[in-house]
Amino acid sequence: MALSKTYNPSEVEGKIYEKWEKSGFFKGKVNLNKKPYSIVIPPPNVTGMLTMGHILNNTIQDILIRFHRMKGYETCWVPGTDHASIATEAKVTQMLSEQGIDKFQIGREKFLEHAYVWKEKYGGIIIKQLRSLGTSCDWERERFTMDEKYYQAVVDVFVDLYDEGKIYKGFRMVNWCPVSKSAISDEEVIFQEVQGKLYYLKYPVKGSDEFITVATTRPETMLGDTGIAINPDDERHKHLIGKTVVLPIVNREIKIIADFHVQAEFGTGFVKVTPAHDPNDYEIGKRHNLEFINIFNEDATLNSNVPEEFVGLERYKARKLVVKKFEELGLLAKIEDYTHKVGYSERGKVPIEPYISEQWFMKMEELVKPAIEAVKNEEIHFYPKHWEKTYFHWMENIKDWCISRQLWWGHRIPVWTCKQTNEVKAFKFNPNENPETKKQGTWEQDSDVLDTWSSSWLWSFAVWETEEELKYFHPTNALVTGPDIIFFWVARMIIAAKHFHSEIPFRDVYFTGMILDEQGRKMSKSLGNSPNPLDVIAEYGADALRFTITRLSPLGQSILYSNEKCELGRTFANKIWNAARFLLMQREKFENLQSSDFQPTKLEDRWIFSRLHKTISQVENFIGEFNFVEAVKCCYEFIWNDFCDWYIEMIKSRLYDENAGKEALALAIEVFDSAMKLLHPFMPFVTEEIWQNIRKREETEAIMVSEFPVFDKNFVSAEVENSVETLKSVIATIRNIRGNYKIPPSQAIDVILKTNLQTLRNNENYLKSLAKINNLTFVENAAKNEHFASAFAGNIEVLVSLEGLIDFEKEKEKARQEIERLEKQLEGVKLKLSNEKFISSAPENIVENERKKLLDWAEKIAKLRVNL
RNA sequence: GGGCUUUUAGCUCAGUUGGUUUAGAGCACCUGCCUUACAAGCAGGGGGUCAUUGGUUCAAGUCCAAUAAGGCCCA
Repeated sequence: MALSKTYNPSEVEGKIYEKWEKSGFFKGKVNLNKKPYSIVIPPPNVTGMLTMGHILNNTIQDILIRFHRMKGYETCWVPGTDHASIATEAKVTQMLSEQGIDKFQIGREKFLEHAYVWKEKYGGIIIKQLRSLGTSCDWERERFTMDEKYYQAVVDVFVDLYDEGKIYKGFRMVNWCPVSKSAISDEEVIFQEVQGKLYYLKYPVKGSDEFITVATTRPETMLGDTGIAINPDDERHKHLIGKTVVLPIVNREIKIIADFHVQAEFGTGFVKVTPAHDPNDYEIGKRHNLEFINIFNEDATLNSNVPEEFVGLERYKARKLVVKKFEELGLLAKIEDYTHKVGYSERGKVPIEPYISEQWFMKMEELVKPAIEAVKNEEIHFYPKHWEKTYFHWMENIKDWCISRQLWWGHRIPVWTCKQTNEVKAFKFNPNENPETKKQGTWEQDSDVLDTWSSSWLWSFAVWETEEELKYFHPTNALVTGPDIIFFWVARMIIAAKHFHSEIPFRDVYFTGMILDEQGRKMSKSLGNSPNPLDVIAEYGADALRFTITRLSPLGQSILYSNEKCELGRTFANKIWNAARFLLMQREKFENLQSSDFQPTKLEDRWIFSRLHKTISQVENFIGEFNFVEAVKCCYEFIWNDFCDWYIEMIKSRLYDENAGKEALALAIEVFDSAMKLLHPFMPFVTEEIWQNIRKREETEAIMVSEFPVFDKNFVSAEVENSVETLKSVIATIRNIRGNYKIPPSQAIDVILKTNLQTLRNNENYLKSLAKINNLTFVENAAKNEHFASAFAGNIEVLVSLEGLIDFEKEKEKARQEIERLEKQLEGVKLKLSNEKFISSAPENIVENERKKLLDWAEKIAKLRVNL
């Protein structure tokens, strides 16, 4: 079969993926004869599109899954999406409003109908996109957090926790997103630095002509002020404690109180207290029994608790008006530029509003304990390990979790109130459809839905089909995700699995780095610096992208990515392709080629087998350590440097001989076959395509379900590797001289080697072919004359006859410089060896090595002197 | 303010428990090659006071301390 000169991934990838999927290779099922290896995908938002982050994340998962599948594990990788309550609701709401439909007018039921239609139509695109990356998920298991079964699991868990007393409802200050008009959790608030202003407002003290000045970034909240606080130790203002000020514009009298929370040194020393709209002020307000005046509506416009002219204003318009009023009243002391952090709603992209409302909370204090323990006692390992500290810090300072959202898309809170009896109860079923509960009356369900994360925290165990499967595949083996969701998801999954199953959800957690653009900036839509992975795959191929991203992502560090870097992977795929092409072209010359007929006995064969088995062991170890960069580097170096650059070149002369050729080619194919398997988890497509062609295969065979190469230490030989290293270094030295004197590769040269090394004498055929030597002579001693260029490979002097090309003085000068350099180094070694403490405390082999240096260098200096 | 993390070649990064002649790789750069698998290639080459300072040690890119600069997270 004729292969094209360059590798064309688009011709190969789709066809191969289809074959894999048809063959059922992705399926995982309970098989008690095999050890299980399972991964659950971090479910992307059902609304989401594939990003480079997903590429990184899923490439690593696929490497783990493919590797373990080839190692003989029963693998199962469960894909799926989460319903992304806020994001999806926002999208559907927007879509409806574009059609002129108002969500509140059509009501909950109708809205959900639209939402489901939308989800069926546009949702889960990302899951389809993932296939083009070559991911070997068990697609038949695709899960969605609102699947009927999963929904029920979420409800069941809620009811159990509710009955345990771990869930309660209460009025609290929460982070309010005025866009989604819902509470969000602390973790969904993103703090961003903004260039704001610090406004200094003057409030008149009642019964005096004194003013106090407060500094605030949010002047509009003064409409809800109910107190002024100072530090009780603040000598300057102590006399004012207990007095009142008259709140301008509003004309409300508010008290000056003392609270330790206030820092006397900061600002003016006075702090305005708005208990209903600031978390700190909320605490102060509670401590001092201040009035809580809510001045905002759900959309952060001002409500009727403020003076007439402000009612209905949007918060930033209100700010302007407040400032204007203060200015008119002569109460605006000054405005300063001020850089500070503002909490933004992760979904709504607007500043959140601290807002008091009735919400559902989960008591976390007890729940986290087993989860902390699981990481402390190393049941669960984090890679990199340092994330444990972040985990512990969050877990040990955990606050109750606000789990209710004022939305419709999601799991509706299963707490019901009986209209007749006012009884409040959580049900795992609809009490209006149950004969027992129906008797009591009509039940009305709570209108809120649950936080998305309080459904996806069950992911590790709620995705399995049967109890048997759960038992077999759970705990899962590895979780691969970004550290940005360590609290949202990783920690909570550990809590959930521990609490509901007394089991860890996974054994290893691999935190990927973040993908940044080439300038180290986060990828974002607004910057337009986030490439579409599908375009990258179309241009470079999925293998190239996978290879590149793996090669660029050291554990836990961010990756500076650009599409051009995929050339790294593309050239590698092409290199492999051409090596395969070469082997296939050679194979046409031989009939009935059977690799099993041959064992490696010749030096280069023994060498490549030694290198292969070393590589097998390294790749396996590195994958075991989650060190994918090193694993993929080993494959790359073995294939490119050892196999292509040296081995193929070494066997070329044999390949042209009908008898010797068969052996060489059979062994080369054998090695290449194994190399393809080694690389398969990283670059699945090109390796499959080559593997299918390099030997005769049965219809049912595929590299992805073949056995991973087995390390055999009997093939590893240091002696063989050293011999080849010596050969390589002599060849490199000769090539170096060629380079220096610009001798074209086509021109044969005469070479004298001053050595009696048997290895070199035995293998002079390689020297001759790889360095293009005409006459090769071995001598032990011979002074070089002015027609020779000289260089050293280690301590072996290489003389190349270059009559008429040599500048003898220049050669001499080079030798003198080399002698000088060596003598300097020799000094250092001598000093070391004359140091008593070094001799006595350094390990034997290190001292030995220094002695060897001494001898080697002295010898080399002597040889160089001869040439002067 | 607290925590984590990074600083090695022009760029992006390796460099295990301190010890192997001259600290490695890819990209970029320079030179020579269309050598029959591969120009997405081959061969060769230049380029680094390992952020700074101090300490421990026979020995420090590696360990410790401080400093500086960048990044991330939390408050």
